[in-house]
Amino acid sequence: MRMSDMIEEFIKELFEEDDYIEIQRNDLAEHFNCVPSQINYVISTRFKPSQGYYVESKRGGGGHISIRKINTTKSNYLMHTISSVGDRITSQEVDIFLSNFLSYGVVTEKEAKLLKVATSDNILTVPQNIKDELRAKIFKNMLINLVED
Amino acid sequence: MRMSDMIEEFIKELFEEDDYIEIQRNDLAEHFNCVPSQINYVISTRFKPSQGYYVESKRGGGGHISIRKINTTKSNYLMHTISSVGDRITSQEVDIFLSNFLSYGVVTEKEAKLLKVATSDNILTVPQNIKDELRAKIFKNMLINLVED
DNA sequence: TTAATATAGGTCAAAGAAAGTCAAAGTCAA
DNA sequence: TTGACTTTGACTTTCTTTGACCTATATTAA
Repeated sequence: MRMSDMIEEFIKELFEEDDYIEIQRNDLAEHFNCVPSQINYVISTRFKPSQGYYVESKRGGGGHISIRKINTTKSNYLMHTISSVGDRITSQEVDIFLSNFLSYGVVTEKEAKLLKVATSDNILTVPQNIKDELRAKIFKNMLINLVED
Repeated sequence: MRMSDMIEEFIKELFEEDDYIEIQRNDLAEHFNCVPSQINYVISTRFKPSQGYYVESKRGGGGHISIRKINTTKSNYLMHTISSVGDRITSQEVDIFLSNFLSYGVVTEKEAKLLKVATSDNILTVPQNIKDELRAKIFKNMLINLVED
């Protein structure tokens, strides 16, 4: 197993206690018997904002690196979408949402497929006037279930 | 016997333990005394998705190639379900299917949730007489999309 | 109250470690 | 003897590790 992976794992274990942790770069490096900048490498590749972490640090005596686990942007993104969808939505609009979801990595390919199928025009064999309404309901409720806690 | 066939056989033996394996390209090449790219050849010709395998890899230090064997019985199970569902299905029947799916591990928790929500009674706000019909359509079509190729 | 020193952490690029690509050359059966 | 499949190797891309040098903050001596 890679050094980086072990360090990553170690840090992630710290989050089991709390979603805010503080580490000492040099101590950690010593603990893993690596150069201090290795820690920076791990943090910059594994604890990016896009991965739901917010990092700060302080130099000098008593310095440290603090990492906060952000209430995953993924959930926020989905929640935001849910509240932005009104009472009705067209199949085309769903497609746009889905392609955004995929490019932001908030859903998997499979989940996107499921969302698409369950809201697709030719599956929803109901009168035109209620189709978009039904679609909105299904879509939003499915999204709610994709939001992680 | 061809080199490629021997390598293929070797890899397939690894799957007797588990349906997820990780190999080191260079090590394997050395073991078979061939060039590393030979391994790529074997993987790309013998472990294609269409043959039921899913391949990922990572470069750099500690890099590796991982192969997951897709459980075809899983697909069969889903296909069987799809064809056994008639033109209409109740919410209760869906629940039974879902709990079976989960206990056989053919869908993930998340997927099961999506299936349930998309076919749930209070989301499908359409007249009773077409509700079960619509549900069957949605359900079957979603399942089709869970079948892996 | 400065100035010097000690204590942290940050940056960046080079070296190292794997894996990927692609096309040329080889093999072999129809 | 041609066409499909295999083998080989030079070159590329990606990810990780390491170390030299830089910057910020705290503490202590003058």
